[in-house]
Amino acid sequence: MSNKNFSRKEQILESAAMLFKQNGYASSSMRDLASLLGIEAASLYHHVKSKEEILENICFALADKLITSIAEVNDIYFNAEEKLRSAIKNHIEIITDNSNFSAVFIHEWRHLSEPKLGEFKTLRLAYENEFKVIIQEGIREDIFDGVDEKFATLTILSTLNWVIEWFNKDGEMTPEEISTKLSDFILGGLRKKLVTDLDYKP
Amino acid sequence: MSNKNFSRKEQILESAAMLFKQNGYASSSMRDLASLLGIEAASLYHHVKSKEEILENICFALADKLITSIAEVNDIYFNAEEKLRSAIKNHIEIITDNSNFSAVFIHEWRHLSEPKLGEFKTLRLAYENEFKVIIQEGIREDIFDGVDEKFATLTILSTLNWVIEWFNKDGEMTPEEISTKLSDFILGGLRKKLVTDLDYKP
DNA sequence: AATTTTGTCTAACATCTGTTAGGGATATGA
DNA sequence: TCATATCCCTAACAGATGTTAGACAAAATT
Repeated sequence: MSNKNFSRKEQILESAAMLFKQNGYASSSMRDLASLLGIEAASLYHHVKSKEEILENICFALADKLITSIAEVNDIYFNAEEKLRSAIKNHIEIITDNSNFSAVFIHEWRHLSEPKLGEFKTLRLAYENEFKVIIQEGIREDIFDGVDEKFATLTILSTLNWVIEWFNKDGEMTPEEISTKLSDFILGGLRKKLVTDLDYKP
Repeated sequence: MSNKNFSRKEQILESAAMLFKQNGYASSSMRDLASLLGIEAASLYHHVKSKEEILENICFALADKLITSIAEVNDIYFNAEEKLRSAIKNHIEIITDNSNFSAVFIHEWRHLSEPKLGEFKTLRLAYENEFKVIIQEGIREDIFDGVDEKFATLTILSTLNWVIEWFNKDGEMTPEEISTKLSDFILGGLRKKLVTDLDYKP
């Protein structure tokens, strides 16, 4: 596979992600995608094996990025709060940096069929687990409340993933600002805190 | 429209919601829906005008329930924290009680076409606004942190809506328990609190 | 008993779907 | 210069899609 071919495939994946984000996977036809690229539908099959292969490539590309990123966070030693803040920051960075891919990763994965569907779920579970480990560590270090770990993990991730619903590269907030706000919210909650709070950082 | 007709239509909507939740609106065919009801696809058109009318009915039914519910909360006087807890409780009650309809309401509304799409967005915005008013009240009463109101509102709603992703009527947690956990999490955050916290309730 | 209404059926339509076959042009490498 | 690989094309397929027309039986109403 030559360089040119590879970059053409990347173009296809990027256009597909944009299309799938906007209309959903099932409502996006290969003809729609082709016309977005200025070619005929049949020509797509020179670069991809099937429509589903496109979905697979998008979903797994993002899964890989997220898993690589959180493995790094967990490797470096920080206390749990710092780890959580890093994990949140990385997550937000990745999904805002790849907003089309992420939207597909988050919403369209269920259109995968077996065996890829199973593999995908495994990867996603692995990622969630790395997050859960951080929460558990925080509880062990006694800096997090003894909340239901699984519940907390999934609540946090759903909050993070919601960002792609409204994020706009030209919008008011930078990914960095979003991460900080979300971290503060997740750690501190809505209720007003006294300055005597344990570890309270404004 | 007779009683029997009406109840048949309700059956159709309920089956459709189940189907749309499982496969998505675009991937669910009228023939799929019909066979779920034990009839032929053409027979559906005696009860509904089109496939999209089904989607409309589902989306707007849930929008109405939510809006009615939060209007009641805002009418009765409570302090902001109580109001927020009530709003959260009602929201969770409604979406767990109508889990198929809610899933469609949350995920499939974008397949509506104009003008219904616009009307739907208006209703949803109205609901979000009622939530925002509660947050603003809490800030005015100085019991909530002076967070970005819009940001906080949408973060909270995304957290609540995520519940339909995993909620199961026969599962471990009751809607009541879910509401409490979520309220605590949203208000108090993850970080451990000292008992000297303002208004801290365990 | 006669008539209308209701709910379903079969048959068919036009259009859209993912995908394949095979051909032709351009660029690459020997 | 010749052979090969790359990229796109047209044409077509088989099946699925939402929807309509019209017929028929059962039920409700008169």
